[in-house]
Amino acid sequence: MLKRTCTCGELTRDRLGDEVILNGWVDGRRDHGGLIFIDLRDRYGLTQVVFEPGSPDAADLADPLAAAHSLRNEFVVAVKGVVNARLPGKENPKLKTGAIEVRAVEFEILNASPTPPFEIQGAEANEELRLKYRYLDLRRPALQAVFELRHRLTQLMRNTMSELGFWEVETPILGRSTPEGARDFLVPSRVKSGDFYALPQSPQLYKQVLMVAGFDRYFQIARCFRDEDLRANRQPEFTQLDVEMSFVEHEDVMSTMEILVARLAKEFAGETLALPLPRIDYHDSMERYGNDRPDLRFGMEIRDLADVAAKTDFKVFQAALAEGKRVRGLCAPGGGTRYSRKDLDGLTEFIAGFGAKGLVWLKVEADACTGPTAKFFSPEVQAELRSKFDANVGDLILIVADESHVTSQSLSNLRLRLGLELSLYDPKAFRYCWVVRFPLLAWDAEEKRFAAEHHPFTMPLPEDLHLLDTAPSKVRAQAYDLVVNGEECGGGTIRIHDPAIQSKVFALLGLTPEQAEEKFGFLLSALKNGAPPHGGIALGLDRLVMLYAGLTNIRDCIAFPKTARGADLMTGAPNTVDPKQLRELRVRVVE
RNA sequence: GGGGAUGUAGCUCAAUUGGUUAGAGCACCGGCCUGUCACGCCGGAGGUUGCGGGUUCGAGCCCCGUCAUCCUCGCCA
Repeated sequence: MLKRTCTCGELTRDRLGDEVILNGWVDGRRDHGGLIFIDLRDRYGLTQVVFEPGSPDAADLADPLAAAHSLRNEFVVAVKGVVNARLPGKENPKLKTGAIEVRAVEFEILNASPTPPFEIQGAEANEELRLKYRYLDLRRPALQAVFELRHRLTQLMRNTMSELGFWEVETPILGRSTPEGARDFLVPSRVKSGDFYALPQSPQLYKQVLMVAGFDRYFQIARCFRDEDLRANRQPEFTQLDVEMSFVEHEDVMSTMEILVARLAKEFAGETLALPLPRIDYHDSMERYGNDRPDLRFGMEIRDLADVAAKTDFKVFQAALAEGKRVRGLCAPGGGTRYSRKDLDGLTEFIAGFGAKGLVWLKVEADACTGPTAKFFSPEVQAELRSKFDANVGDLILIVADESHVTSQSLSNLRLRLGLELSLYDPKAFRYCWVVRFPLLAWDAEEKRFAAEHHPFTMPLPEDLHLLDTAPSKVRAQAYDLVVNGEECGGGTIRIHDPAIQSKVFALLGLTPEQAEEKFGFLLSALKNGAPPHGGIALGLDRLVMLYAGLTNIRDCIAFPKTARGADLMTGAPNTVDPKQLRELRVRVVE
């Protein structure tokens, strides 16, 4: 074959007169009858090739037009030719190689291709088709740019961690199923039939063992598996930068990771971060933003309105307060003029999806607030409400009265929707923060016991240790989440290395010492054998790529992603297997 | 498991209240064209309206079921 001497993205006027060979895909053909242009594409760019009979360069090509005429989009070809300057005024400023063209001397079709099911050059294509023909989809320059970014981001992580003294260590993919957390993907053992491996939800326990082993600083670009339902930002297998450090407290982990985050911000957002990044208490985040992953690109914070509500004649508010529920709201700048009655009905319906039974709205107008319930608010109460939000004429005050978690859920989602609809932020901006001091435990009403908010080895805050015995639900953890633009991009904790504290936590989780031993025996044993104080974090690599690439969907930054039902449309996985395979594994499919 | 949206030509979409032979742009095929780069011009081919049933004189449109994709609640230590 004619092997390439250069790529389709590199030729400029510096190479005029050179004979070169290009390899690539036909990106387009412009057939003028007596003169044919072919755009040749590879990962590096696009180069125009000209087939012109009678040109002195084409002397060796018997019938250049017939040759070029037979080419179709996505054919793989090799072209030998001479680098020529384009005719004056015919340069294409949109291309890196737009000043030159290659006059074909010789060419070879390396592979033909049928008409693609969608246009590689076009922007639009049904995602189902794109996933089925992923090799064509991934040929598109926009997708290739994402994967170049992903590569650079991964390299920056590796290099930074290495530079900071971390060792990259691989941990098993076939591991042990452990309770708590997400549903495991299970792999049947053939040798020990009836038993199963589990794919790691994260390398959590292994990395703690590495700390006991004295590795001191560990990282891994780790694949993790969780058998839970998918979302726009969630895949059943995903990649984390997994990190663990010895002899540290939570501030050490955060400040170390901030070095990396600052480099990411510099490289991929062109921004110099002010360190340390803001820390927000979990409790504050829930109060002000209604969730534990605040989007700090805009304000419009949620306010508690219990005191104002108490002064209204509105029975819904009075009843809610009497029942110990909460009244909270937010003020959308310009929302009063922007939203019609019908839009507001839409917002009410929107929050109904989060369990809210109603939405009280008040448009702030020059002399008074208006709305169906405005009559319950005296002028004094209206004034108090306006001042609480620093509301201006044209704003929209939205209030929800309900159980605390319902007000949080509905208002946080309302806030995000309004922020987008009212263009309250620059979609290209990045805002980072740490959410800290999470509760250690969450009450599981169904199971009537506490469940670990993060995982069962999370260390309480020192000042809350005494509450383990008296008020476990009030104990806060040495846990921290990295949040970027309202997206949870990482989370970690300091681990318990004191057996006494660990026993107490297990007891709160409803685990007897025997059960704990059975489920986590290897880790407990390791922790007893000279475990250093340690802690770590994992960053969601896919999500970071998604954010920096400006994507709203995690599938677009994973080479071979799965659909919402966990299917790989290209390979057809998951699929049925040969009964012989099942027999070997002693696995039977139950109808 | 629940809720919502979508499914019409290879692709992206249209098709009035249920009413003639289901259209357009792009792509594709053929012809013409020596400076295009979203080439242009002329012509052509291309449809199980996701699938199955039903209502109706008549269904792309209405009803029931089903499948797939997307968003979402639950779930995701």
